[in-house]
Amino acid sequence: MREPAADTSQRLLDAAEGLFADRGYDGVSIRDIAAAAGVNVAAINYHFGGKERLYQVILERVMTAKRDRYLAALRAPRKASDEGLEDLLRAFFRTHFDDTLKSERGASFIKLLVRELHEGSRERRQIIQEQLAPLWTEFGQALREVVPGLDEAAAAWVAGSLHGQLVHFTMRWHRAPAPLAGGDQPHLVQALFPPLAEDVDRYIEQAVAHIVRFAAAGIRAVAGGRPAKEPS
Amino acid sequence: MREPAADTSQRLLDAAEGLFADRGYDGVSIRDIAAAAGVNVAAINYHFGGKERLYQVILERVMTAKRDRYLAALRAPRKASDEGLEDLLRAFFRTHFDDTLKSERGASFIKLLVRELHEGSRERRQIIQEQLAPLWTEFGQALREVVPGLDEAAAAWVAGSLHGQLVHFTMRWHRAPAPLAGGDQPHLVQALFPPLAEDVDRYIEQAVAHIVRFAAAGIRAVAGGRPAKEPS
DNA sequence: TGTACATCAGTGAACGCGCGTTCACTGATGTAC
DNA sequence: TGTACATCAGTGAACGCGCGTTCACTGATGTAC
Repeated sequence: MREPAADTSQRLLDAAEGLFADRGYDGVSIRDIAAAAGVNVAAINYHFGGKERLYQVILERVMTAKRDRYLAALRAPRKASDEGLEDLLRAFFRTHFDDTLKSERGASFIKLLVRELHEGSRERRQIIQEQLAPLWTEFGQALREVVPGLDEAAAAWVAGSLHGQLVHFTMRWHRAPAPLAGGDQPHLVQALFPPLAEDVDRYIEQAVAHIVRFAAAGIRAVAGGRPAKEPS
Repeated sequence: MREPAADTSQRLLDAAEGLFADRGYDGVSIRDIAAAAGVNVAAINYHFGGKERLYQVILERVMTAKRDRYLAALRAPRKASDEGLEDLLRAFFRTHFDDTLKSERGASFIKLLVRELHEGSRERRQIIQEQLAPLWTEFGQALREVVPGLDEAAAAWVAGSLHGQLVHFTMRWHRAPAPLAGGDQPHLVQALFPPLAEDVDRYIEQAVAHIVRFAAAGIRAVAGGRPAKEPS
């Protein structure tokens, strides 16, 4: 009955990634992981030196993969048009929403990611930001190519504005179809700012359409417009 | 040596609020709380029926206070001007940043709030949203008064865009001046999209200026502009 | 080619700790008659 | 006005559980001579 089976550490990584994505670091015990991987609890310490270390290895593995997907989308040639900005935004946003809403694994992982970004230890945030930084840097450059008046500082603020919106609209969808426990009153459960939903694809369409129009105008204003007046 | 002392449950609430704000729900044990309040551990169960219940009472208490502060700012008369939208945005954003960046307690609590919003139990999110909903509803109305072409659905999407940006720029400041542990390499610690900082007040000025300009243009585009073209 | 030993992946059981909760109790303050 | 009892705020110690980690061990696979 001895399986050939991928080696233990690989099985641990795969099993743990799914569990961590679904339930978060604290929501998963090493006994859960060991059981899911079909190995002994002690194997986690043997191969990775502890739960935290295993988690960080997974975090890094997932982040580099994510970064590569996004960079590929950024670098894909876009047809030249007089709406270069809109096209760039659309390509980027669509990649993000597809990645975080349509893929099962990606959907689970984005929640974990947002949490780590907001309140993870410095070590964990470091891992995430090392992957995110080049991604947003490259996006900022693409942005500046396509809207000439945008200086570097402004591009950084714009990146912040975009990131904030992406996170919000992603999490808004994830919050919406919460599994109804028995005896619940679904009409009481009101997600934040109900941009309505129907199915994922329509939601993504709406979100992308809104955010492209909103952000394109915002970016052009930040790039070219006169500074907003301060109150007297 | 018997103090007159506020009654136990009040002391528990006050002590627990600070601890929860600083370290989160899981980061605080009921022994910590009892010690900080100077009472017996069993008092938490006696007065509140458990740790979770105590937490929810605090969450509700803080949220209603927050909602009231924001509503007051929204309702404060703004001088009539041809920049009604900008004025409205500025008043709202400034209130938010003052509340979450300048006040010690508010600064701690916003982290906890963001976490609960993203991954709290349904019960906890319910508490938060019951306070946030009227706030954003009223903001949406004010918005629509000041920019006539904006329909209700668009206003909801705009609210999402604004909320996302507020959260991002708030958390970005909180992440920045992370306490340096001994032996750390500060230059490695790079916060997300470094809109630079200096002191809180300057950061707030910059953030408000950016987001007002960016959002005002975005809102006007969403309200009046032609729909963005879909890719062929 | 054979033997002795070292290394390595992996195991099963136990350890120790911190946690939220519970239990039996105390002393002070109502309340009924 | 006095007495018996009930209620209440609050306590100290113990309980039971789940957790991550550690320990002593096994069996298979190199490696040296």
